[in-house]
Amino acid sequence: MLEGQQSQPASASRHAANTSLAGTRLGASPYLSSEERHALEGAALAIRSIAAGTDLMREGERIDLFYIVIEGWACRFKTTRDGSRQIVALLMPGDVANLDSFAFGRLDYGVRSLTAIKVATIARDRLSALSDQHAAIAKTLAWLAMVENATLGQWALCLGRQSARQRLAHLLCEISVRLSEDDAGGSFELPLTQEQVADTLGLTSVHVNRTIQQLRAEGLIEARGRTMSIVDFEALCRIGEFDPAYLHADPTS
Amino acid sequence: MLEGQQSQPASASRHAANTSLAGTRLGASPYLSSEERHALEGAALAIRSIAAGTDLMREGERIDLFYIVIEGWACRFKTTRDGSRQIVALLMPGDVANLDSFAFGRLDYGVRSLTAIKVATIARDRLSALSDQHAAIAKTLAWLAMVENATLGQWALCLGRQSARQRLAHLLCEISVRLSEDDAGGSFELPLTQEQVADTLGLTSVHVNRTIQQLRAEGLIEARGRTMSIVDFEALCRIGEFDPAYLHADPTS
DNA sequence: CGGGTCGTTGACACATTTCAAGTTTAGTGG
DNA sequence: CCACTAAACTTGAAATGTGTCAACGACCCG
Repeated sequence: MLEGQQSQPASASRHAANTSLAGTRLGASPYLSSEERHALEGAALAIRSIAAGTDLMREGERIDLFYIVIEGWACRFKTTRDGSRQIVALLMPGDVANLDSFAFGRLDYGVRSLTAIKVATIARDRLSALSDQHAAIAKTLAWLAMVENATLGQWALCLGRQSARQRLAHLLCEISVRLSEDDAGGSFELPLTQEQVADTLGLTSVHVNRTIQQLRAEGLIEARGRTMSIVDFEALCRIGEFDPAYLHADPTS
Repeated sequence: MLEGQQSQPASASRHAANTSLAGTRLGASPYLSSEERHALEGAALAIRSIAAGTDLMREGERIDLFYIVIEGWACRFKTTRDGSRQIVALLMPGDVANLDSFAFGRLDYGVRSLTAIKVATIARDRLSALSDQHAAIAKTLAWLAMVENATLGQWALCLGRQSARQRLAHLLCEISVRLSEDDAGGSFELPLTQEQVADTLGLTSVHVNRTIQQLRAEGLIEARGRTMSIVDFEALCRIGEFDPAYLHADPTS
């Protein structure tokens, strides 16, 4: 299981592999010339491995590095005074954990690894400088922020106006699509506990459990251990009113 | 009442006043030199007046203008198949209605005026070209997107994890602060119907009504007609767990 | 004066939460 | 490899916040 792995010592070489941003959203920007892509690569620092369940950043903290998830899952979350948690973003390979550190000094969310992860980092001032020199890099950051916005807007619709069943169906569809750009609907490792799913959907873990079982009973999904199989992707989409357009996965839309 | 006003003929001069972006978020960017600010001003087209309750843009539409609210209120919203609506942003003077038209061809939300409004517009390709020439303009767009993101994240927390009472308190605090940067807590015109408040908070208009009355009975607010008075701002903040930091109203944070 | 939108109220239904107990699973150390 | 432990999942019963339905009143505008 992914959770079991321990973090490797945070040694690693001073210079990251040239290709560390290859599979990344940053690297996938439609705005970048190869020169600019290269400049970004050059700014990336050593890749670090981090154990599951580690707090990478805490709400209110000042952060001077961008973290880019290379492997594994993490999440952004916010908490209320009474301690309940709302996950506001699932960070999967390619995602930037704290994009808005570009604009803000303090984080208004925490970031935690959900599995063991590997992250690349870029110094804040380094990226800031690069975005001054290359408009395309600044445009890329704007684009990334807007993609996040679109996703968050969709989540707001789910949270505000959909039933538990719909939200769960929607989340499973989203994850499935984000994991496998082309052929959604297969089976995949879902490294979220039911409580974390609940924190994503604004529900209780108890209710998530019941809702999962409902979908399971209807033959729409199969869940054994950490493995989630989507049996009837079409039906799930219909239930969750899922339309992948909002993910803006295709940089050329 | 604001709603009553009819839209002036969409005449207006070809060239907007030089200062059309002055009170605007775009104009308030911390990144812009006066030259760049000037370039943006030059790109702004005539200011148009639009009646209350007008759909400016529809979900899925392609838009080649940015709309910037100069006066009045509008909202971004998404709808579910069964017709229920979730407002995902309240657009007040200074806000850009469709920022992500910068990155995406199709809108995944609609925009509707809530009162009679005045908007400035900027051609999409014009802004795109400007952001190619001036990294600071691209940075400004990134910054704007990140501010929207922060707000939406806070809304997600409210929608997912707070009670009706908390959400309402939070919304009133947010509006109060956004309207009067410095001295929040006075009284202001709230041009939202209870149904629109409900669509913002992910509730029913009936329940919003009851919740308002509850706050009213506790002496925290007074609401007569369209006028909303916040009697005990401190208490409202405490109830709604409102901390204005997430609004990032101060460009220098 | 009349019609429509918006606000208000009551009774009731129901989705989701809460609380509390099991059971299973996964990870740890002997 | 097994025993032990903690975390995760499961289940039931009861409480409750919010939704639904339906009616009525107030106000505004034409």
